[in-house]
Amino acid sequence: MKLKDPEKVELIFAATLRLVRDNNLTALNMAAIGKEAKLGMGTIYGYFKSKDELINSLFKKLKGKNLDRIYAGLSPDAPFKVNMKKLVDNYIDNRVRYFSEHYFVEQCANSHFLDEEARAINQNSYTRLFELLNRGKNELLVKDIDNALLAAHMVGSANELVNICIAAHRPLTRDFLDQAFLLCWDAIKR
Amino acid sequence: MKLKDPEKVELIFAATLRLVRDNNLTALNMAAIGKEAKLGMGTIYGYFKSKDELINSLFKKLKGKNLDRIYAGLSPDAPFKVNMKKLVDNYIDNRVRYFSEHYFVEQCANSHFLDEEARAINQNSYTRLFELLNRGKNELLVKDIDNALLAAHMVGSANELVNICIAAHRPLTRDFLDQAFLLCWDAIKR
DNA sequence: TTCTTTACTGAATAAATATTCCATTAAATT
DNA sequence: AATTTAATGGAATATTTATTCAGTAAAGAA
Repeated sequence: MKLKDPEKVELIFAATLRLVRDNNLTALNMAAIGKEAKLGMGTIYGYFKSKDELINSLFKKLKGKNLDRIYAGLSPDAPFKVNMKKLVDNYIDNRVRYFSEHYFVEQCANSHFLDEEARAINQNSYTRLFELLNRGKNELLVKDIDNALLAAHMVGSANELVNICIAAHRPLTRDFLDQAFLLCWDAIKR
Repeated sequence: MKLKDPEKVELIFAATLRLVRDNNLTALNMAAIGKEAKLGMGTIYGYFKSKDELINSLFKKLKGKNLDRIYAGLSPDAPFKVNMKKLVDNYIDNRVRYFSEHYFVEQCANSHFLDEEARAINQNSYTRLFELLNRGKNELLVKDIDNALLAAHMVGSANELVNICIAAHRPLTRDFLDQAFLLCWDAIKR
């Protein structure tokens, strides 16, 4: 007998990401996914039981993958500021490099598609950043301001910086990353 | 004869804003708007020729209104930092006070609904901020970094701060506004 | 008050889109 | 090579949602 092809899921995911990048989540439909992935619509339903499940499944996969990448290379032994620079670099670089993934995640977060579990995952994404900020406060390097505020400032700023970068087809230079970090660091430093 | 009631448009707009605030733009439909506004579906088509026109029309109205409010009370005679504080205060206060309006605008910007004109309006919203930042640079108060980067940092940060504020049902205190401005000012100041 | 005109309603229709179904195809097993 | 089993494609169907339309109600004019 023929076995389900594990690569097809990736094909479907990749097609979905391209479609959302080019036409927004609001315009996504199953016929388009089938066409883009060069698969029959029925095939998609062999891998996902509904459009909602497909979207949630991709969302959860991306959310985990992206979080891992963002915190890669941080070390408790390195000085706080070095870790912070690494984090901001990772964050911006990842967001540009995997733009369509982040764009999809963002669109999902603002949609009615996500289930309870996906929403919970989305909430927890700040946990590791809060831990890092606490260390900065212990070392008297970071302003004594609520972590939620500090994190919002960093993340909001970085996201918008990347959006501009993408919209203007501006390549991601070392200079850009350094300037972005300068803004971020001056903001949060005590 | 009976005359078209100009208040109905406002009724429809208000219903749309409530629905999008509670259920996202992705779930918005004409039947729901009719029900929420206590109007027949056909009535809505007396005021707008399609769902798309309704959305674009509301988007354009809000975009102009919100921009005016944000720059209200700024004066070329006041010191740069005072204007900047006023701007950030206005921006955050407005975003919290008229959250459903901003939320709608944001969801539209990430949808396939907007027409050419609406997209153009959305682009120009940074113009006045750029002028203000140029003044800050002339007075050697602001870092010599591309306006687009500075603006992205300010706006992105402020938006995310407000989102947190709303999500946590945190009231908008003077303290919060001062801390938000402190982060913002330290970031951009030379 | 009656007539005329236009707005209003919401059920009926059209259009878009999700999901199912089955004939066909392809891989594994014998 | 024949048989079996499951995956595949895409037309057919179901569902959802936008739009229209015919009957009704309301406001102004005569």
